[in-house]
Amino acid sequence: MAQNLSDNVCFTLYSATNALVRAFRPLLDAYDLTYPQYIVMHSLWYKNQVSLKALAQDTYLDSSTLTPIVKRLEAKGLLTRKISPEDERKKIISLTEKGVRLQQDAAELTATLMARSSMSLERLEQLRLLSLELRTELAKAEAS
Amino acid sequence: MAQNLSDNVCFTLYSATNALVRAFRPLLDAYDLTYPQYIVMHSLWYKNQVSLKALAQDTYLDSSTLTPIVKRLEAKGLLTRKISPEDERKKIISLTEKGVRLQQDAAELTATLMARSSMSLERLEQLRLLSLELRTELAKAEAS
DNA sequence: TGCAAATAAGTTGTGCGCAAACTATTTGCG
DNA sequence: CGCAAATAGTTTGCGCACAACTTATTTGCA
Repeated sequence: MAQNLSDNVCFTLYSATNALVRAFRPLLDAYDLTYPQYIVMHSLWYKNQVSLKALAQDTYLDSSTLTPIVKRLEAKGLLTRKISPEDERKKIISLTEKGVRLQQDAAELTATLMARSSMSLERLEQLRLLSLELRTELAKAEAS
Repeated sequence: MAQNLSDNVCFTLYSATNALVRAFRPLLDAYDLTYPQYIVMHSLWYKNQVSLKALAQDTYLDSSTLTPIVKRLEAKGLLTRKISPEDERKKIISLTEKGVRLQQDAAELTATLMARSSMSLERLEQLRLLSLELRTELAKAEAS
């Protein structure tokens, strides 16, 4: 017997994430960023001057996904990509002045959006922990 | 002060969903389905012979996303699309024999995957309810 | 009744997300 | 030391996800 879609964890997670990205869009438009681009900027605000590989690990995105995102951010003048002198296979990604400055304006967008959702901080924190647990478990299962 | 990405609900939700779709891929490959295609089949197993519009509402996907997905499922012989005689703007989507038969094999894939995650049913149910709540709240905020 | 507004579905263009394949370095081991 | 294996990043191809726009049909109201 098939169940209603929303009775299914996987589907609710999937559709909630789509709704989230959709809700972010108008907020991010003001900064000319997409949500994945915002994720990359966020990662760099926390830790700057990293290799693409390190950025991939932090964002859980594939390097083949990241390369074009990072190129677009470079085209917008938010970061630079320089070959590492120590290891010429690596590219070091560094925020520009403009990229650093963006943090002041844009870093609090998540808080803005979450406030608008009118969910309590406790429930959002529960959601964060459960998502984190699922991601970790699935990564474990994948490795084996 | 920028925080670590995984301290952020939005990001953990986003990366957990990517991990979920990634984990589904090898399971769904056996049935020649993508995860969004599986969602559409799931919806039809629950309620067959619906318009594209109704399918869009059930899956929370845009009609412009759904049209190509449904066309691919039609090409695989899993469903048909017929113009409604009552309202010629509508297309009625109906499972074929083959599409109905697929349910027996594929309907339990979610359970299979979730079992592999080794999260308790209680925590998965919490995650479902919180995702549902967020999706609902964001949809509300969007409408206003 | 006529016709503007609403509705259903499809098209186009852009940006992911990722598997698979490729190029260019570096590593490490026989 | 030499060279196969590993590693870092890019390219290609496909399928979403969705905004903006288009086409075709139906609705509703002046």
